[in-house]
Amino acid sequence: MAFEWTRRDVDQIARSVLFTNLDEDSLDSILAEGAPADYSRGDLICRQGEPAEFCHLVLNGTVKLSRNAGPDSAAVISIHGPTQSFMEGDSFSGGSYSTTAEAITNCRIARFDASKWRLLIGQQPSIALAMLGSASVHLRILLGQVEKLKTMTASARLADFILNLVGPGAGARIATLPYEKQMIAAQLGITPESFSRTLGQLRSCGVTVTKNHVEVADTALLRRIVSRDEA
Amino acid sequence: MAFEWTRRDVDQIARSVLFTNLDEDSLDSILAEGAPADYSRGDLICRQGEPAEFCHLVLNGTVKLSRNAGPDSAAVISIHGPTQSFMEGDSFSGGSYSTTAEAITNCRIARFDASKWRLLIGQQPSIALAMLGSASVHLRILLGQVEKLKTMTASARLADFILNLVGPGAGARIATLPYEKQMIAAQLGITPESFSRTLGQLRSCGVTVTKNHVEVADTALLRRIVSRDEA
DNA sequence: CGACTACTTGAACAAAATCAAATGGGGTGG
DNA sequence: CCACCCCATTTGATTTTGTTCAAGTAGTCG
Repeated sequence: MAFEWTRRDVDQIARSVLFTNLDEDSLDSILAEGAPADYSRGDLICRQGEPAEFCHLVLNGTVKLSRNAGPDSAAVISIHGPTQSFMEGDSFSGGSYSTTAEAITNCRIARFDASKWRLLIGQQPSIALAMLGSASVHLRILLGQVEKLKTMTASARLADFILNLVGPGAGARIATLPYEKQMIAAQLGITPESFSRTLGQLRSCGVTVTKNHVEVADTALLRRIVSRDEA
Repeated sequence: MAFEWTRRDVDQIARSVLFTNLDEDSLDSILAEGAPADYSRGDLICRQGEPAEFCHLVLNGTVKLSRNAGPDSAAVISIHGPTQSFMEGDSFSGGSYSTTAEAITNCRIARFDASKWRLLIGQQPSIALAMLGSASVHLRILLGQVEKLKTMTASARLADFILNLVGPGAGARIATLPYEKQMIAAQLGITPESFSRTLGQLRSCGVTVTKNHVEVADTALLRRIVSRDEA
């Protein structure tokens, strides 16, 4: 094959939901049919509406999936980091991409040719099962999004986001914002302005943000915001 | 088998995304492992968090999938009619139901035991592929929901809903609201009060609603609302 | 240094939720 | 058959929430 996988690439691929629990042979066939690709921040990896020729997996960096609602507006659907795959569904069904993928940091992506990919699925049932698992994960992510958009206010969604950032622990915690604030705002479905103001409100609940460094005085306070929804 | 499928049942099942394009043998095995069940309006078919013991398919009537955000609030995730399956993903992955299903009209449901169902998937790759197709459909539905929730106002979402109701045709059209208005409101992510008021606004755009009968004077007007978003 | 971009802040506005009170069937029991 | 109750829907007044437009700050990269 023309491309070389690094040891690290293979590790990431093997660790993904899509390819974990896959026997050696299947993994090898997949590696043989794929190739790594590097993108710079801002590059479009693929566009909504184009024929879905590839299934993708993030090896490194961060990718934003968004959807063009109208000529001017776009909705961020999800944001993916290392070991996460995207467009598997689209590439499997053989239609066109249902979202646009953009590199929001420099990143390295594994690409798998859709037609060869489909052949593998047909031949090796374990791959189909892996895809089902992956689809299930994506389904749950979107399920959570819909739920949050329909029931939580902007402040609650932001508090929820921060809680996920700092992890499951209790008490005081710190974390780092994984990407630009406007991107987080878009992900939460609010404007950058609202985001900024809402962060201000959260200051009174023990949340301090300087640059992209987050300090939470007490996770319990944030959890109250998420559920009961107050300033 | 203890249960009898009616001719109509089998038709509906064969017409579903989940079971279409399935060879005779696979379909027979599935029919042998499933059973019909009848529910009255308001019955809970299964609850979020319970072990996912069944995969379901609507034969008749309408089912609401919702998610318990908090102790008091619930978000309607999607609403399913005849030939649509639900909980396939949950029952496949063997975890617990990720949503609660409620009959919002009297309805007849085909239930398939999850464990037997999983065996079939392993044995017959075509079933796995069918499930992938089905997962893909659900994914796209949720994708659309997220997009709409993030970019469209309540009036735009309602206009969009009505447009979907009356179908793709142009000019003047009529339709019937498929279920109670509060349910539609919940599906669109707005309160019943807002729903009522928003319908009022749409009156000025040629939308007349009496009881559950909808008349649209000109679909083009509605389409304008959806995209450009005005009163 | 200067342009560019990300972020913040302010004020006015618009959208939608909330609280509260009608209205209006549809069915049930008398 | 009628009175009554329950529930869905509507309407009104008010408040909350979030957007928009506009301006300003700060950091970054050429």
